[in-house]
Amino acid sequence: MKNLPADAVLIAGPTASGKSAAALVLAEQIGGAIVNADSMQVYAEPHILTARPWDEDMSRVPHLLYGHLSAREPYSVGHYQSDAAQALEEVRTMGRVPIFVGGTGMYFAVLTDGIANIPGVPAGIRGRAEALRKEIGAEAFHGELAKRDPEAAARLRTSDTQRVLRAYEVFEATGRPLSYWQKQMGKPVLDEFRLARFVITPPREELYARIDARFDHMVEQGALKEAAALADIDPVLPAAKILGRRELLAVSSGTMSLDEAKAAAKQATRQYAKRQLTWFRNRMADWRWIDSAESAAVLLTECGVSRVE
RNA sequence: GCCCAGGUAGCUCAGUCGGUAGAGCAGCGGACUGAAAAUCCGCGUGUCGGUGGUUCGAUUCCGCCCCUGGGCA
Repeated sequence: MKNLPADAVLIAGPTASGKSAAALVLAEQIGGAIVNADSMQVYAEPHILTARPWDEDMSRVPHLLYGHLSAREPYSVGHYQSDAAQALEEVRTMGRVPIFVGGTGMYFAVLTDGIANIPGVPAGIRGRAEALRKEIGAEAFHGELAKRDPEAAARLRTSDTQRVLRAYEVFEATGRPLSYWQKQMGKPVLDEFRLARFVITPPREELYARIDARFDHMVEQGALKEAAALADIDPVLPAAKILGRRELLAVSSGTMSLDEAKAAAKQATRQYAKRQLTWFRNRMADWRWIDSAESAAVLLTECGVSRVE
């Protein structure tokens, strides 16, 4: 650990790339603690569907921010920022090396680049904004945003529902345009850290095969039941977007056959992996890219572990 | 064996009153500042089943053949 060339390790990778397993090997060798950087693995109830590590692996090395909150709670990058900062403190206290592992590009951005410091938006505001948008239409709603925050409006397409809504909300809640807030960048969570940064992925074709196989396995493990347990959560919650949940619920309600649901869920997951790779390729171009097949080995050498016990 | 309907992009199909063709989905590329496993943007050359014929020119018309689905025997 003394010769470790970094204060923290970052391991990004698309879903089903095998990054967690590789990270575990590294953590054991360098006395690390694994910190989650995945937006869905923070939830407790879904376990199979999010491919969250099981106790067997979690007990080998400290794991933080995994399943630490309910899927019925709202969560966002902002929460992640403070959670990650706190987790970092804990890892320091343990005297271990923090190893951030995950597939959420924006969470890594918070770690390495920071995020604007924007006051929280009170609960009711989004609902009202959505209602208004529905009532007057996307075009007019975008016009409303333009009146308040011309800069954001110029940058956002009318069709980009989520961002237009967000910009509108922020103005309503704070009285200042989102574009104003976004100029006040906060400090990165890992400011001043010496980082060892990796992107782990197999070749595309293999990745897709892994995704397909893994979903079949999820179903065998009881993913249907897990989806059913999350059937009634508020559709606006992030956890409602867990891949495969909607498809498997359709099986329970009889609107889809299991085969159809599996095919649809696999496809959605492959599309997600593609989006992840687009982010990584363009925002993490200078990270060390490793093929999954040799990920553990390369991780170890890069982190100064010359001999594996 | 006969009759009918089809064979057009990876899939489902549209279309060309003869001047070599276009949608959706898939796929690929890109964006990405508090829902990010989200949200949004861009990209469509394919022996128009095969082969002869008519024609200046055929995927489009005609003949024959092959394949698929349905019907009749």
